[in-house]
Amino acid sequence: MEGRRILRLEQRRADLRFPLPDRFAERVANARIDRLARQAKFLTAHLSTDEVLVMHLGMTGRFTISGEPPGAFHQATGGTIAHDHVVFHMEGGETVTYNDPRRFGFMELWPAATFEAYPRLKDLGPEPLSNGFSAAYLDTALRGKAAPVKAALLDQSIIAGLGNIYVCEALYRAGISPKRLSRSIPGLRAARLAPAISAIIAEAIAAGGSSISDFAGTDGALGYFQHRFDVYDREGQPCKRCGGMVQRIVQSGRSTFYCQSCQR
DNA sequence: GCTTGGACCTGATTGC
DNA sequence: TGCAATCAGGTCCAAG
Repeated sequence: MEGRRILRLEQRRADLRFPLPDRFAERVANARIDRLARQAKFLTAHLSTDEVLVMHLGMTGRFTISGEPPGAFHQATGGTIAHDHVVFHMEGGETVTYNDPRRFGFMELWPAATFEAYPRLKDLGPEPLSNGFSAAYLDTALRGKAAPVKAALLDQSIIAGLGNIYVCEALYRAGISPKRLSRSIPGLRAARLAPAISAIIAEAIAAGGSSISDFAGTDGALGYFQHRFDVYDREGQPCKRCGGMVQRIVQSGRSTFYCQSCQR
């Protein structure tokens, strides 16, 4: 999409999680995508119209690409056409389709001139693979916090881009209990946790992501990281490290999987 | 100010 | 077999 024009946008419903932008199709028609980027879990397309199109997949959103010649790209299997909500008809003939059964994703347009003030991105913490993220940063960010470390790691203003699965896996890798209070992490535990977080993310990206039920690449290929989960979705199964049993608990409404024996 | 829990919505799975 | 209840990867907001 980068460097190409959106010839036409087809909007098939008024809203996703939030209402789609006013006059959406009109505002992006013939706009060139000057830069396509990602910040945390947000996708950003800087348009030649001096607006930024911000896109989020929520939990079940996906983009699929189809075009000519057939076979260059193909529609991912499993996506129901009924949930194809937005279709970008691109210069060159390809179509890029946003499909999202649960409609937890969203798209918004924001003026490029004030994009630094865009509310959903302005308070994000550093990304796990960026220079701004380190054990020293975790020390500072978690110091004095009362919330369990599991909740803190899901907080995008502390670290950007971690979701429930990777938080569970990173805490397991570091041998830290998800119930431990954040304020007890600074020091040696932060020194273990920071590299564990970075490693989990790097490995998941290298494996093509995690396919629980919905995830797939733009060509429909599934990710493989789920085959490497050490604790996530392994309730009742033996811990791969110590042989103890993997437990499932609920913390702030989300499932947490961990080993009570070797995560302290 | 920080933390938690509910809401958003549909589909797959589980249990009766 | 069919139906109802439950749960799911994220984010925001109100309430405590």
